Amino acid sequence: MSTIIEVAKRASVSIATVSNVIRGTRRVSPELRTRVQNAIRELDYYPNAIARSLKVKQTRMLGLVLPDITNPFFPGIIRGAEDAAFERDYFLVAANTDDQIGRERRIVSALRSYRVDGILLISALGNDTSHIRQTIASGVSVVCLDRSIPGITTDSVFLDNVRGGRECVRHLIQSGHRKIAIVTGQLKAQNARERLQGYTEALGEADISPDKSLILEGDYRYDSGYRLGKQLMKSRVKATAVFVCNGVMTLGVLQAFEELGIKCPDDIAVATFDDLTLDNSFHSHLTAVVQPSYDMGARAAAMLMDRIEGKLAGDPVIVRIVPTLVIRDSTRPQRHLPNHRRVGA
Amino acid sequence: MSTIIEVAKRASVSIATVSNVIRGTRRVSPELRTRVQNAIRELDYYPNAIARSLKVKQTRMLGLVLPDITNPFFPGIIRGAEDAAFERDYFLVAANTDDQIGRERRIVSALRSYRVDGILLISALGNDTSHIRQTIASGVSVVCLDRSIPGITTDSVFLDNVRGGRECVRHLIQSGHRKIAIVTGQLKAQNARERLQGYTEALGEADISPDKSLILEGDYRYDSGYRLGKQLMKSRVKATAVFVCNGVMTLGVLQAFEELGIKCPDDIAVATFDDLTLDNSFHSHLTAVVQPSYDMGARAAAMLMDRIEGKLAGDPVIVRIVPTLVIRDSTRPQRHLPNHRRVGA
DNA sequence: CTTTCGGATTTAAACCTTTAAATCCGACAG
DNA sequence: CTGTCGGATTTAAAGGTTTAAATCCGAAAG
Repeated sequence: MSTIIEVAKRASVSIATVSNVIRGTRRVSPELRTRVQNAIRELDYYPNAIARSLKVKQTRMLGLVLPDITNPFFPGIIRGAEDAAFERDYFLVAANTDDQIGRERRIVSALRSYRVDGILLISALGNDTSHIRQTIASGVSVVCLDRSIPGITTDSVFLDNVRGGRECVRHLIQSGHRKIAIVTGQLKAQNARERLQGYTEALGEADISPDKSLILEGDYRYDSGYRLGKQLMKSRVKATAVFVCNGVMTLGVLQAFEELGIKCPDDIAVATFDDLTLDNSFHSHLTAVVQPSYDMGARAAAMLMDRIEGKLAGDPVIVRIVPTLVIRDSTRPQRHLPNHRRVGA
Repeated sequence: MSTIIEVAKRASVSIATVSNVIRGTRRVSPELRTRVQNAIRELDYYPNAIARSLKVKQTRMLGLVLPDITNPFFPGIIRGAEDAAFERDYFLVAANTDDQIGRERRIVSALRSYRVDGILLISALGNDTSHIRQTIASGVSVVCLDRSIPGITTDSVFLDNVRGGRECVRHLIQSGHRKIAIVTGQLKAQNARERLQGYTEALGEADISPDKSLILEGDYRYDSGYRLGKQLMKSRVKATAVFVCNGVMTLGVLQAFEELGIKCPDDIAVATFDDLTLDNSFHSHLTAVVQPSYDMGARAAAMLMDRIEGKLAGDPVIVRIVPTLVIRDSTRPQRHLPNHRRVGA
């Protein structure tokens, strides 16, 4: 792999001149310019970004730390972030934590060694946040995405979870439900607590007193949805609707229902967080609080790059994204419910 | 951000000694070792991987070039690759091409500048492969994954597509179908041609002469599935089964069927490539040729790292992964078919 | 007491750029 | 003809590591 020096030799100019034609830093006469360009082509020369980074102290790489790319909620986010980055000539270095704080530490420390210009962080849940605190303190820009980190204030892009939960449950109530169950994520995660809060608020507005046995704490994973779906149907208290706080758990719940021979929405209405939809079509029967994941990713990446480049200065900015409630068949009014009314989609 | 020099000063040792304790390159006396370790901790020092890479000429970064992370087939692959990489202390730099050769060129050239140690390539389809050829020629290890590149032989991990297609169509035939349609990917893609070949072979075995009007060329995207699904049902020739060559197109086909009021499997049997299943449960009714995507990713990454580290030398190795046919409800024998028999799952 | 040996430690060059500062050179003014 | 000016080009230092080679030092051998 050839170097700038070889290019310079072949073009009979100085290294500096080569650098100048590559980066356009200074004018160079047309003839030297073409000599250099020819040499570059002939040698199949690719500027060494490593050497450059060492000198200019920036890598144009962004770290992306996320729980698990295999969870269908994340690819959209990633894609949004990547497109935003690519457009501004940054690259993404991604790694999965599986929500294990230990892995997160290891990944973050590797990213710091790599000297990424900034980090996009969908944090693993956990109390030990010292590595993040230190990273920020050391001057690396960090933007939190989707999940907040207890005790840390930094640029962030979150969904308005309270609102999402509230609107969804309001809709269920308007459809005539009063026994509404909720399957939450781990309540140590703030977004899980917020969705629950939305649920509680909506019930409060309708003077429905919350029933402890209808609040089921899962962990955002398939298995917990499955387990809690079964549990729910075996409970004494009969729910007529269930609000599941993320997509994969909903799949679990639906599977449980199917095995029990329970039909949605006739036996029970189901609403979910996250859209399982591909191209807005399949699963088109599920009422969902839809998060604009692509936009969230793009927005967060843009913020990060702005911060890195100094286009954004001053106090941390926290952006709250508003979700959309998409009403579909799975909450279609059930005939046997008392005061149901039609709700426009 | 402190440097090895500051650490050395604080510990009153030479730079070399610091380097030696960090990397364990040479023995250093216990006392110096602890002095150095303390200094590192006190200064919150992270070795500069950039500087190191410059010197040692390796970055421990792997490029991952893929069409679109948003296509549910890919996250599994990526995760497999990433886990394999992480385990051996490599990181992944990923970028989406959207199957545009122009983007692919740009990405590959950026990766070459970054001096990634190797590239995992799920190539965009296109005739212009010069950038790949050059990259390989320049000594960068490249492993092709899932898709071959016309005219280029390099380490690769592919699915045995012919076999997948053949077994799937055999199964349809055994279930009593003779009018079997196929929805393929772009036939300029080799894997699409191979799947079609499997289809043709299976028909041949059963002395069924292929009917041109039952071969529908799509492009592996949702819309084409939807369009061809409609087209299929409006065609004069009535198919009793359809084999769709990838997951997202199947979703399109199913959507088309739903809109036309056509029931699967009673009106038409459906088999698909790729599993849309999340945790082996949802969509559990679709008969599918399942690709072990995680393993494919892991295998390819391992090969790449072996090649980089010289553990694998000599001619390019091509691995063919065997898919599994999972038989489910969507191809359950239809009562009105003549010679159907039960097929064990 | 002087050598010799070997392990621990240090020195210094190299990796490939960028960029401030120095140099060069031709044109123009005096 | 000399001096000045300004733009084009070159020189050389710096960036943070690794590592071969050099040095140091104490112990063992003579």
